[in-house]
Amino acid sequence: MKDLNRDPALEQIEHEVVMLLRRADFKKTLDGAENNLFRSGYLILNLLQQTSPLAVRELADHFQLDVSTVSRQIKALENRHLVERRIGEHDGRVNQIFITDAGKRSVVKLKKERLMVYDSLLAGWSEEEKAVFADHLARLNRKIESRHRLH
Amino acid sequence: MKDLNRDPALEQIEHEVVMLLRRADFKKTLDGAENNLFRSGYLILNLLQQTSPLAVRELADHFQLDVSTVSRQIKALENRHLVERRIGEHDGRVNQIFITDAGKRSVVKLKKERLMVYDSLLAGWSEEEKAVFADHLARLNRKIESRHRLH
DNA sequence: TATTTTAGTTGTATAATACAACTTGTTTGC
DNA sequence: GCAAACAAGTTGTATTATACAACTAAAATA
Repeated sequence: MKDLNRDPALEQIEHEVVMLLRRADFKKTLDGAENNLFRSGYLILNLLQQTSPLAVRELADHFQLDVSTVSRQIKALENRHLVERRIGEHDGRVNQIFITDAGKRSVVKLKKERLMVYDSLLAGWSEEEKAVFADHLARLNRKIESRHRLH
Repeated sequence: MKDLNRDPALEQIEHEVVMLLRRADFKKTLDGAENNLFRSGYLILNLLQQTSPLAVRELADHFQLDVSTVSRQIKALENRHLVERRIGEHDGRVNQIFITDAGKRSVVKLKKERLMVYDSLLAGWSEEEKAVFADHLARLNRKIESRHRLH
């Protein structure tokens, strides 16, 4: 086996990723100042804006989350009238989740805010650099997702 | 103002970062399978391994966390005998936090495990790509940190 | 039809975090 | 030199995100 302690880039990636992850809990910095939608809700609405309706199960599969987690997140969005649910016509167990107009407006607004934050965080980066970074992040995420899929 | 919706790289970065952040709560994938040390404890021990002792306040400043947060994290590490605290000699308010030998062994072991995870996640990446990615992550993190510093 | 499978909810637990209230020391200012 | 102000930490409380287990209800299957 290769000596992992002799790969400074790898070490730095490990360190920087864990530091970045820590920011996840740090709402004010990365989630936008005045938003009233959190990470989970944002991601769900974002997906529902593209494809709606989706069942709770489908959302959970898409994000590789436990159904119970998504169930609660949907409940929170529903309480705020950002999504609606209807019982599946052909299957009474299924809850079809629809994004509401208010939900669409919310997600558009929040996305705009978030893009402004990122634009300012990445001020000074060339388009080339941003494209490369986006690609690297995507590669890492897809790999993490594929690992997760194998339990 | 530039039209942010016309910058696909920026949009992708925004999306991939939020997706990656979500993994933060997903311990099994990124924190290593059999570890018994979580993100917060790992980062603290890692720092203490380099410079020890540090006061609770100093740790909080370093990580830009609330002192109460660090106080609890230290308590957890102390319960597991990975750190020790001594009252400051010149200032009875200060708690000097020392990493123990067990703490050092733990962090070395966990770091090795984590590097193996990252090595496998980044299998197929060239050294050049890893170096560029590390640099990009570091730039983003430093920028996030500097924003945070301005409250 | 009886059994099994599937969709979703609810109970419980954990990790990480912030803010506010509090205690205990240390400085400072008169 | 003492009272007031300040600083370091801890503890109480709340929030977000999550998983796993136990449960209910509906559908599929045998």
